[in-house]
Amino acid sequence: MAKIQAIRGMNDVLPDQTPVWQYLELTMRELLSAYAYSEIRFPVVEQTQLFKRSIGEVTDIVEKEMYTFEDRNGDSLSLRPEGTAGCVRAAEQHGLLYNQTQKLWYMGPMYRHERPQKGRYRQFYQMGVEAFGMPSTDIEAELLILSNDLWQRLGLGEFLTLEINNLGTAEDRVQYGNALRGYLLEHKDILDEDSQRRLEKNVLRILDSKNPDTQEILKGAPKLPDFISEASAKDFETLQTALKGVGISYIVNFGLVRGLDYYNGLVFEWTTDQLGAQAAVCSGGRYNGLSKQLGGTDTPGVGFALGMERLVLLLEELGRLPEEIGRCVDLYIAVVGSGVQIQAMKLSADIRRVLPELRVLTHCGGGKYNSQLKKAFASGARCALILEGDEELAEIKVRILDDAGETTVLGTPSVCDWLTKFFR
RNA sequence: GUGGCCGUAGCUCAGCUGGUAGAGCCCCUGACUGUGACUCAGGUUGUCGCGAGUUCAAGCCUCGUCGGCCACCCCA
Repeated sequence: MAKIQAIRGMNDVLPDQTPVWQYLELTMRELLSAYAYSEIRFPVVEQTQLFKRSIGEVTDIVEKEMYTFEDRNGDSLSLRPEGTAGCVRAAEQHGLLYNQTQKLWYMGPMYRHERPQKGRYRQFYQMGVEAFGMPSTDIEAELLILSNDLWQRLGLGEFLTLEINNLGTAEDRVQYGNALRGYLLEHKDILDEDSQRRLEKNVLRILDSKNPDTQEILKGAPKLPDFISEASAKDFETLQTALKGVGISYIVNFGLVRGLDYYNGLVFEWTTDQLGAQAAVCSGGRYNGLSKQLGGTDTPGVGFALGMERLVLLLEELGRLPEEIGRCVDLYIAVVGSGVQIQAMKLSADIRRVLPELRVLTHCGGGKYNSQLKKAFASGARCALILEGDEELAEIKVRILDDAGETTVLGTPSVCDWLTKFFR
């Protein structure tokens, strides 16, 4: 029988890695809490139509990367390829967008059928933040400050660069798209294949092209800033002033477009040069028309999502992890000989009652003195209690697990007192 | 989806021009030290990713397939 293995691009996170994830998740929860954002949870599966209407019918994500299937009723469902659509749907459906503002966040798996690569997987985890009901630049600034704060807390600040751009209003975008298309049509034969295909479907994406010839042509193309309405341009200025005011450095990149159709106004991207081709760690922008487009109220929205695997990779590769991160045991209880098993269980229970925070590992599975002590050291525990004997009640020895550790005999009643002092 | 490299014990890898599998680490047992050690003695582990083909014979050649890495692409 062939072994069954995990689906391609869907990873197991093993015990030696979960502490890193927990550290990242905890840091994020604390951050979001400190900014008074609320968590929202919504399903992994939605109607396919939701993603088609929000992300855009002709985007790569919808065209060739979604996990889409029919359920038993014949409805077309899809695994969520990103979080914003579901978040907007849920908020709208439950009246969260009616005459009020919301600051929300979510965390969870997303699914995209891409060819796996370092930092790119078919099931990957995102943490996303969405703010609704605020058309002003202050919330945009706050989101950038918040994300910047996260890099600081994780010790990754020096490895991340912020790029921003202004797409203008939806109307600005259409007008610019027309102008750009008109210009590029004159040079159609020189454009690379992808860009030719995008001419009709998604002109703005051509700005992202890495093809040198295409880039050369783009130098003479109409410029996005020339098509942006006055109010939108002014907002973009205001945001930049705010960023300067709080000391966040950034680069304005007029070619930054984003692959999802719902963006307008501000778009931004935090990138790193430490992860090879998967440079984008966090990105987002404003999407004012989205909730209306999904049939709901016309509520302004702005948000971002970050790739958690990419942050885990950064933390690991750059060694930006707290020292005690792998440690999950404080006290190791060695049980040598079958006579003291019950005594050991009672003792563990007593200790856990007196010191509820203490992480107590009671040895199971037998083994002689030597190997148990070895495991005690390997566990990362700070000290070990040793129960040894063939009788039901043994004296208890304590061994402090450092280089010069001594073994001391403790009387049974004093164990908890001793531990309380030792662990403070 | 396209291209390149790769896939041998739990881990890191070796395996000569094809001849029926090895090392180190880890783990376990015993001896010696009242003891995480050292040293010594011994022990467990693999359908060589999977399937087919060529051959008297394949881990080593051919094809397919699955998986990994990297780039393109895409994006978080």
